Amino acid sequence: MSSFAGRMKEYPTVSLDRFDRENVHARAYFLSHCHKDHMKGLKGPLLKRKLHFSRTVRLYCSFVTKELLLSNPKYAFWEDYIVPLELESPTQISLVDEASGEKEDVVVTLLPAGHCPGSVMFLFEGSQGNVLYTGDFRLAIGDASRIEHLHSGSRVKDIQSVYLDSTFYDPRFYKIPTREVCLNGISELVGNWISQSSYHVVWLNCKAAYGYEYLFTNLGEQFNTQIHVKSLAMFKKMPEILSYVTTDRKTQIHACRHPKDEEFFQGNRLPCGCTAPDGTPLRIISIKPSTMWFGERSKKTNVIIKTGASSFRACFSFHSSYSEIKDFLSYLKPANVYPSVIPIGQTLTEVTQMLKLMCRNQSDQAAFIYKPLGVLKRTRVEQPTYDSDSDDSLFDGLDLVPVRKKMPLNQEINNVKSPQKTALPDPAEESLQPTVTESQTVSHNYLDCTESNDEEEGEEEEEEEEEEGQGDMNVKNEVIMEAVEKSENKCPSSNPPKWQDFFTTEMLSDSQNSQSQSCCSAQSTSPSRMTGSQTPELFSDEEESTDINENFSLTLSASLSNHSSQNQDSSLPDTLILHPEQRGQEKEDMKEENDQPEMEKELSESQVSSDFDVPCTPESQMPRPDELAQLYRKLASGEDAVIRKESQGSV
DNA sequence: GCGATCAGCT
DNA sequence: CACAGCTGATCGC
Repeated sequence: MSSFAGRMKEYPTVSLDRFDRENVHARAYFLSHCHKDHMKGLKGPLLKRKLHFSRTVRLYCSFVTKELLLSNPKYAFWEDYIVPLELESPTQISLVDEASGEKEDVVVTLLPAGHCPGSVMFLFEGSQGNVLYTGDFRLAIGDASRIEHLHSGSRVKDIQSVYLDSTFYDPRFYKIPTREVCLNGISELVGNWISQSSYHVVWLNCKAAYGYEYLFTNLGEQFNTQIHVKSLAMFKKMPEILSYVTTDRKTQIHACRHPKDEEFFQGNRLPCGCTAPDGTPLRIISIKPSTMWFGERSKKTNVIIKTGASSFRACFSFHSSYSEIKDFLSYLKPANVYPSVIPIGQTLTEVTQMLKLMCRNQSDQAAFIYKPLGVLKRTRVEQPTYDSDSDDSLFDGLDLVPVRKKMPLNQEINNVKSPQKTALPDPAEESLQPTVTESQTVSHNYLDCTESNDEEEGEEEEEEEEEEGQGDMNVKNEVIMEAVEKSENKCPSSNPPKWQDFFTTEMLSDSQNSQSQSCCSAQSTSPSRMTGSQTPELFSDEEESTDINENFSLTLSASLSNHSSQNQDSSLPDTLILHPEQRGQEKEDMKEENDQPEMEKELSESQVSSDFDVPCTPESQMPRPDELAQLYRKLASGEDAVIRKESQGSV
């Protein structure tokens, strides 16, 4: 949870993500995203009165955040005072002291943060230097280099301070599987469950927060269904989310809530009370998205863990891991960094000291030297990407429409001047090449949703539960095993980048480490997979060569992560661990298909990512060693080594 | 009665 | 998995 007090040293007359105490005196407010811990004081009566008498104080946020905020009546009074800003559009804002008339101008740019729908980072540029407030973020390794507005020309901007989401800035959280890997794992589990019969349903035990929407949209897309949720109100102006959620309980995927939902689930009931029409008990599994992390020397990428007869935890993170934060900061090399979260057991000083190691050092302060590699990465031609404005035709027949076109949210924004449109190329010059992949289609209209009431089914089922559970799991294991076997080359979805617009992550991926990108990067799993562990000798690789059946039996992870509970989990007798990405046999297969067996030797540090084999960027080709050498020569000599793509009619 | 804060829970 | 946010108890205004 953020402990940021709301104000930045450089621009103390604005308040961000805090609206109580001293912040009531701010000249302007900024809301990075619509999570309650960033909205403290936002419905305060003091603030309400202040707004009423103010002519200049406004709340700045993204369009999506505005919608989410105003969908809660408690914040409805903000309606006349919110100024939604477009992403990546530098906007000048006058900070006026209404008492004295004193004025200061800053230029603010909203940058996609990948944390939840509408989440942004704020880049401030003004007389006190460039300052980046990250809010909460999940950016993949390499993403910073793809954010246009963190660059000036082809160089990284001189950032005075970064106010950083340090939630996972702790070496224990060294790696968190990428969004794409996690999604694939969940997809496999869901798909193989609900395809068994119409009585097999999944309950996504999501906490009540924005941030799971991309899970819903991807599962909805892949299985041609909708996800049952409690309310659609907040999404009423977001058609790309709206089309994948429903309040109709006749669906096999539920993300509904009930105050006693855990109890319900124990009694084999969904939180919404949905039952099958003929009285047949539903076969429910719960999948609880949870953050799973892996230490630096941990080898596994298990993204699904079985925690009970019908319960699973699935890896899911809203925040960047340690290594992602490290990558982000060491790329930007700010002069100062201020963590927003201090892990338990650490002090602000300790955390700041650690972070400072990634900031520029004293000699750099004097003359900040730009490294040849610290240049803005443009999209590579081999990377299918997403053009938010120009590629509608690509989606013809796929019912895929770029979000920007559909979103009424992005339309009117003229309240503020935009004096400083940067001369940088428009980020929308990228395009998405949708690939139609086979996806399971599961019909979903067989469930009866007459008001179930709790006593009907639950009680008498109790006795049977254990046996049933066992039987289910046998089936389940087989199914999942198949899933794992298939997982290598199978792409879960051919989605358009719907979710990431709501996540406001519009950066473009050119690395297999980048998962915050569109689902288009989930189209296929390239055979040019990375492998390799930094410390293979530390692990028993037995399980990698064992039959997959054994993989499902139990205890697989003996990681040396110093995070003990993770390993405890792994040793639970009924722990089931999926290995969607890594299995020795598959690696062998990969190598054969690939015909590029020794490629990992050529990889950069960030690519090697020893603990995690993440899917390669679709359609990408590993450069051959000679090509790579050529590339390095170019980079060393300062040449642009990136293959640029022709602009496709960007605006 | 309302808001702030905290413990407990998930 | 430690995120995010609910519920309920307590306290002060």
